[in-house]
Amino acid sequence: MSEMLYTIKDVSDRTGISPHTLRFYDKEGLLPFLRKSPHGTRLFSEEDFESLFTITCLKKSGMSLHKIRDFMQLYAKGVETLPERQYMFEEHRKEILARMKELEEMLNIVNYKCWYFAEARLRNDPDFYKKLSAEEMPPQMIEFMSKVQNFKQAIDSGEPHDSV
Amino acid sequence: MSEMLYTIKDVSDRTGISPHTLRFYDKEGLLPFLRKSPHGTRLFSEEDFESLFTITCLKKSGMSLHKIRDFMQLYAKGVETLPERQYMFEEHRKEILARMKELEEMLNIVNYKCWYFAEARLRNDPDFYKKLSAEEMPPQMIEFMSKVQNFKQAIDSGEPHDSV
DNA sequence: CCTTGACTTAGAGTATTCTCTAAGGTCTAT
DNA sequence: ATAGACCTTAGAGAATACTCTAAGTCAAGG
Repeated sequence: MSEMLYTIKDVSDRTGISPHTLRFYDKEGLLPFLRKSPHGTRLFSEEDFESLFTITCLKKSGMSLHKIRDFMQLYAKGVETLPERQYMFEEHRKEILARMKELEEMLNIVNYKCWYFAEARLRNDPDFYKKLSAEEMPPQMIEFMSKVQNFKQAIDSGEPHDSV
Repeated sequence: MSEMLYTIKDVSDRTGISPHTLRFYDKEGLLPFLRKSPHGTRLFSEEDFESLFTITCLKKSGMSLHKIRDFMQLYAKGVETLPERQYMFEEHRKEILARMKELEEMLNIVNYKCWYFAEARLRNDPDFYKKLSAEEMPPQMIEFMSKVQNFKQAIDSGEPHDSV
């Protein structure tokens, strides 16, 4: 059985990555594994799909094309770059976890805001929250307010200006 | 007690948002609540910090400045836009949840890759995975391989080209 | 044979989110 | 009054990740 090779169009149809983008990735050095036909046509092998899959995963998880290129270049160099590649992935893993934590925090804020909008509509009063006693405030509101305080007092050594 | 007002520099020092960026946000319509002094100096009130906090949260959670502007414009219009603002936040909440789910999936892939690199170094063989029997493969590897298959066969009606 | 369509290259254009520069006005302290 | 720090505006430049255009090559189908 001869090796099956795919054209840029085949790959585009299968992966949903446009031929334009594939050529762009190639130009940027993200596809060092790529072979070319005698007249320069890009040829993708069965194995290359795994690399393309890895590229889309790294991208979706927030890695820049620049870093992805660095990784793919190491990959192309072979086994002796395994330690570097491992390090890159360990670091990237930490970044994903940090991003997930940040998103979770932001979700809390947005959840509070959703509650606020529902409540404000119910009462037909956007300022209702200012009139709540400490006992009436739900915990997420207290949390939100304390976060606003933190945000506002990052550096609190200077006196605010009086006036107008 | 007269109202306390803050200059762009004060706000920058407290929030870490550069004066440049604050002016840029103003120019783009993200700060419709802003007042100006007789000679045009931007003046921020105590309350405006909450709006700035909301802006940074929306940004960190992936909302575009364009959408944030739309939201702030609605906010400036007052109580009658509460339903629209509520809708925007409900939708944004869904987007955050979708993004979190995607990140979690990507984390699984990256976790698998971390395992792969550790194992490949241990065995000093980047191709060890090809030699594993079905029983020897950890579940995350089987999952990874099935995802690569899905990725590659998005549209599997066309025959691959033979050759070279 | 000629059209169609996929491929090639180099390079320009787009959207987003800043980031900086230039040119100039105003305020405060010495 | 003059320096220095702050403010204003308009607009250029940068990084990222495409996205498209132009100009041209090549091979297969009618």
